Amino acid sequence: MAHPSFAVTVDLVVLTVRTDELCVLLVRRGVEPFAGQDALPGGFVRPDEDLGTAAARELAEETGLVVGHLEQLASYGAPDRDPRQRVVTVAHLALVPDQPVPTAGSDAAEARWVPVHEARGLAFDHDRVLADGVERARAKLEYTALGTAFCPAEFTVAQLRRVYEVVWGRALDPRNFHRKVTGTPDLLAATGETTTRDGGRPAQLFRRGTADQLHPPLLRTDT
Amino acid sequence: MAHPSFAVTVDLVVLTVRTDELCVLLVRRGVEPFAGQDALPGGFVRPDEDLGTAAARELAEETGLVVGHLEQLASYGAPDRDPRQRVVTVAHLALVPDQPVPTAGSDAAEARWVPVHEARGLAFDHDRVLADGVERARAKLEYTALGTAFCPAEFTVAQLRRVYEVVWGRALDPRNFHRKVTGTPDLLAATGETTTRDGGRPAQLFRRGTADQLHPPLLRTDT
DNA sequence: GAGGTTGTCGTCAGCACGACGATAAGCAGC
DNA sequence: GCTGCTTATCGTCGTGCTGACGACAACCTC
Repeated sequence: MAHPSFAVTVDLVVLTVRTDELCVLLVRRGVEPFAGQDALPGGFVRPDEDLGTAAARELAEETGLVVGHLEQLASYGAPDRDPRQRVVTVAHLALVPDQPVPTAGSDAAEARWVPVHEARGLAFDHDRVLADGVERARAKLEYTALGTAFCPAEFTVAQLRRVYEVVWGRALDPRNFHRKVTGTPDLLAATGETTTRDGGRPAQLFRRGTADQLHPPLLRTDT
Repeated sequence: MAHPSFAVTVDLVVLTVRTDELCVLLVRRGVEPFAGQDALPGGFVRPDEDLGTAAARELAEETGLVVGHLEQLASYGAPDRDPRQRVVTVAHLALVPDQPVPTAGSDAAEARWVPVHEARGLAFDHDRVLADGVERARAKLEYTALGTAFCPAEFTVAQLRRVYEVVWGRALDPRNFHRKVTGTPDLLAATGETTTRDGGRPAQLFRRGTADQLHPPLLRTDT
């Protein structure tokens, strides 16, 4: 039985929080189609690798970033999404701590961080993929401990709070947030160290704890 | 540029609640590989159709069921998941009200309802796909109004409650559940009609409302 | 030391929830 | 009709989490 033949790619929505903005990693396309336009990083799945493996490989090859969290997002396969041939892409969502994009060894055009609200007019259906990824990230922060994926190995409660504020675009009360995250068992692990960053009282440093679910969730009210 | 060629299929996790059990729709495979074993319904994506379109088409062709809700679940593409060739499947999750499987016109072997806890040893990686689908359904019922997707067009609060009890495997207090669902704006729309089913006081009949999110969610405590 | 900035602890009212009592409205049996 | 049973619906009460906000602690600069 002969079945239609597809090309399968993985595309990556790589998000981070830097300079008080939610940013996505984009690459400039050098070849047709959509040459000169921005696109999400990605590439073809190899004949002998799994989808998740391909996503991790592309992330390492194209960006070299330290990754905080990687999960499958969704698949997109509209018949005309690639003018060359029938392509189904399996989009993945990666949350990474703030870090500069390594310039060396990238096999694509230079990658760079772009605030998500400025990332419009992407190649293929990547506008839609990006929107879905951002939406997924916003939703998951409500009921999981994934905010820590945006933070470095050691971080303060204020850094974690700023992540939530940036992702949700909403100010949070520092005292209530502190009570919530420190009150959830195994969410954070104190290191005993403290940090002074800009003038205030030194803050405790934490690592990620073993808990990955938040019960009850954060941000339940609309206002 | 020549890229590896994949076959792309859609597989369907079709769930319903019947006889106080969460059931999944399975078909008996008639051809190799895995001939004689049970599998999720599904089929190849056609050259000119979208993934969601393919899922809806397969659902209609293979089962003819009335569908309450259909969404993409996840994609699976382990290199050895199909011994014949490289196949990537885009699994979809369908929630449908309780109804018998139409026997006529099915182009696959006869489909039937099987309680999910009895559905083991499926073909391909369908054990995993089914587990992911059930998990997704359980999670989504917490914070969306998707429980109504398991109910017929008109239903009582008790029917909806039984859906939640079966999916979660946990008894719910009828009075608190009633307060919750009737207190959420636009979740249910009263028809004004009542039904007598088995001896008790007649219950009000409702239709699905316009709200699809539950804020705050149900079932927040662990016990 | 004064003033500013940031981190952390406490208090309090409001609201949603779980537990559960009470009433309403049908049916079966006598 | 009345009793008993079943199911639906309304109310009440205590508890726990939340948002708003006051207070204090511990660093900085001047």
